[in-house]
Amino acid sequence: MLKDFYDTVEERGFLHQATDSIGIRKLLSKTTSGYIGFDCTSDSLHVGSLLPLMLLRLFQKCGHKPIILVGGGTTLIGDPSGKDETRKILKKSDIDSNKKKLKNIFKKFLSFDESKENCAVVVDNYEWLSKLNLISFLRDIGSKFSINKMLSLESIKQRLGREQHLSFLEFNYSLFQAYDFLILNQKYNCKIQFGGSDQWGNIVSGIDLVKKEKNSQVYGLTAPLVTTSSGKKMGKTAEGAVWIDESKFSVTNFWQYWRNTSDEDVIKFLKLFTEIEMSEIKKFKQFTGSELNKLKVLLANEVTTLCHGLEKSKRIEMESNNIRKSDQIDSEVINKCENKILLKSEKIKKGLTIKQVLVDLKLSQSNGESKRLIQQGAVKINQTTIDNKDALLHEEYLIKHPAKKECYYLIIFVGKKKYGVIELIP
RNA sequence: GGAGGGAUGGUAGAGUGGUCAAAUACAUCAGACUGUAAAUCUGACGGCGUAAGCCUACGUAGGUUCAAAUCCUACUCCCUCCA
Repeated sequence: MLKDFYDTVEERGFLHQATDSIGIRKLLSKTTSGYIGFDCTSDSLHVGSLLPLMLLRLFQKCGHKPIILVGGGTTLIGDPSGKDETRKILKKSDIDSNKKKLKNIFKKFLSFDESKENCAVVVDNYEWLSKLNLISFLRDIGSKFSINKMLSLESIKQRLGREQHLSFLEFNYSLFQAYDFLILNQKYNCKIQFGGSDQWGNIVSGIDLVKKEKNSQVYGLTAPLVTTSSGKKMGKTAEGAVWIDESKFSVTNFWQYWRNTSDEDVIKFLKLFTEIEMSEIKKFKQFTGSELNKLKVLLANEVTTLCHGLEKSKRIEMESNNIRKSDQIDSEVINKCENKILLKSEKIKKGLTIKQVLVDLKLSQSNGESKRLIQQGAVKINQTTIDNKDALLHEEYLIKHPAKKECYYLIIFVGKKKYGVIELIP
């Protein structure tokens, strides 16, 4: 029943480094358990964290038991890996509330059904890290670590090499992460740790520690740091991170984010972020030119469905087709458009400028920006381009709603991708 | 603890008394071309205002001056070297 996890990982592009591929294959031939750590510096995850989640999901689907370690304890310290600057240290109360919210996201990706043997578990390293006693920790664990070796860790080396500040606190991070692995190994018989490629050093430290302490062999596997073809980290837009949490990043924009994937990335992303069979994906390689758009829609649909559900995904796909192509907009689109304001007709009669409406619909940040957009010909109402920056919103723009009687609306566009709906209330 | 260096717009980084809403680059946004891609070209890129103009902004707080990102004082934070 167990599908081969390792092969799939390799084939789909999740593999960056593994400590011992033969050993891991052997380990995975039976049900086992593995973990990934997430810090809780934020109350949501962004698209960058999607990769480890997909990896764990796959792990569970292959019959293994996934453990999510939230870094309630380590977040109090801050991991220096992959960062140039010291991380902010958070308050305990913030960490706790973040932790709760994160759990809700994990539920979308993993099964927590306790009747099954391989149900996912979430553990918090605060549980054991907070109880540590410095002297005994240093004696038991600290003695197993070599400063010489730690100094050669890439994460540390970089910071030192660039003559950047590295506090003793942060320096200890890898000890804690190693200790986590040890504890998880003891408590859950956890045998393998996953992580991003920047976690390699920490993972290896953990493996060493488990070996020294318990004389048992555990493994590590890292996933590549996914960048877009333009070389940026996944999941960042100019406005900030692409969050999975709906309240921080609208589903429409989420869908659009994937829809706008560049040509070179589509196949890669389909492999990593969807569960479309590899046999299918292989066929996609023949797609060229504008055909690739079909794949981008597929990608957007799949990822959005996974993160936000089928219903929303479908709705947004329809919305985007509909709005782009026809004058006759489907009533569903108008009803469910996320970016909509309701207006009374008196308000329009009083004279409402279009630039103000753009701000109200969050299509623009300020009046000044609205003016610029209009001057550059970016603003359209229904099908008409607005060319006067001081133009008022006329009643003539209103279109009769196709389904609802006595209901009028208009759609206002900024550029090709952003839009909002105004609906008249009688 | 001592000595020195630094903090400028989303980032990097010029500017060292008025011509500075602050060069330049990158990022961003829009337009053209296209396929809601990439590349390229064009334009915009603090807020308010139809505009003239006004307001807010160069770490924080004061001061000097007709005038301060620029000079002075104190403070905060960061970095380097020495201990």
